[in-house]
Amino acid sequence: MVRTTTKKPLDRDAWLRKALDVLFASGISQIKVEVLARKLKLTKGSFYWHFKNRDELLRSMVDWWRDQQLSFLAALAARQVADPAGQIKAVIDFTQHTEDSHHDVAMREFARFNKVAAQAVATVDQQRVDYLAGLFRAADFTEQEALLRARALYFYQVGEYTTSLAIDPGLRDELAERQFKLLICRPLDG
Amino acid sequence: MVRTTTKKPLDRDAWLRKALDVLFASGISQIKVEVLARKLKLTKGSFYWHFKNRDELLRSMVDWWRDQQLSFLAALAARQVADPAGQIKAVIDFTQHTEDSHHDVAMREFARFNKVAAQAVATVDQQRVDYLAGLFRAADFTEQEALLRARALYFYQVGEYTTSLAIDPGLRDELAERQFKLLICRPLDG
DNA sequence: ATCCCTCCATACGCAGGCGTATAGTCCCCG
DNA sequence: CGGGGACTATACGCCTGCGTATGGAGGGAT
Repeated sequence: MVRTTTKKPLDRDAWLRKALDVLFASGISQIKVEVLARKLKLTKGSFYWHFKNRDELLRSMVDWWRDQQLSFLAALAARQVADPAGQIKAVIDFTQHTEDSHHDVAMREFARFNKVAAQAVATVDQQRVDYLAGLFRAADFTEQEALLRARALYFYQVGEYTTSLAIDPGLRDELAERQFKLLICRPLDG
Repeated sequence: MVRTTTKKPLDRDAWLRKALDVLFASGISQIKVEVLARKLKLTKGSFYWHFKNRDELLRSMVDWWRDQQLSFLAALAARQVADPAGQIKAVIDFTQHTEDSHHDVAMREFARFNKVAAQAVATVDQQRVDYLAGLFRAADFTEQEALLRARALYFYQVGEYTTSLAIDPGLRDELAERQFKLLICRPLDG
């Protein structure tokens, strides 16, 4: 064997996972070495053995999130598109009932003053919209109309978790349904 | 006269304005007494004479922003609605070419872990959507369709400054135009 | 058994941030 | 001109956070 492999990153990952937990739950301002150490019942000595400094942890967090998002999207995009409209509907239903929008919020906050995080968020945003635009193109919309609808759909999802608009869950689902109809409708004029 | 009035808040406002500048430019994490003092070429002694503590400053900042947003919206809503579609278009054009979306981003970040700020953002969000929904109702949409379109429009704007999607300015304007057409189009079915 | 490598604890220095205490300056009012 | 209130500077104590230095503890290999 060339290397013993897969023993070293074991507890480094514990730090990384805990850091991501804290990021998603409490924001980037709570990513502090001492705080994480307390939560892990360890001390800084451990941290600075696994990581060069705090910034290396931040970069690792960004890498993890980006990779996970991109592989998820790659899996989606790899599937053959048989029923574009149905697939769009499926995306709406999926994001409507998932709760990892917290991750997005935290990453966007993180990205505001961190170039590495900003780059990752930009990449993920772009890929997501590209994927959605592909679905609308497959539904026979022109390039520009597909892009508009992809952005409209994506922005609607982003807006729902970014803003603080209280709404009845039933009404929310109803609006999602109507929004779908609006997005697949053909413009009345050319 | 019951009070001498309007001399005391003079330099208190200097602190407040500078704090808002820093908030909008550098985020809530940079709102630190010493930092502001340096920028104002003053010392903490001044700050703690005008404010009880840092939290009182934060509350004042929230109050200022909420009041300013609500009075702006009140002025808008007070105008008579003659041409709903035109007014919707005007809103799109306005927000498309204004640059105080930075304020919103900063306030949303602020609001994430501050109840006072969260309440203010929630109120402003609600009022904005209410206003937009009113325009769509005036354009003869049903209550629910008006709400959907108001949210879609608002979320589109929020999404544009929340996400990191690079786009050519010309294309961006073009899409705004097409989005307007999409939002005022009637659903094909009932 | 011993040596070494991995991993962690402890202790330290340094910086910056909050809030307080206290003394000083300026200016208006009498 | 003298006093007092409004405002500011200085100095301090305390805490928290980053990063380093150093001394272990434990386990596998020879």
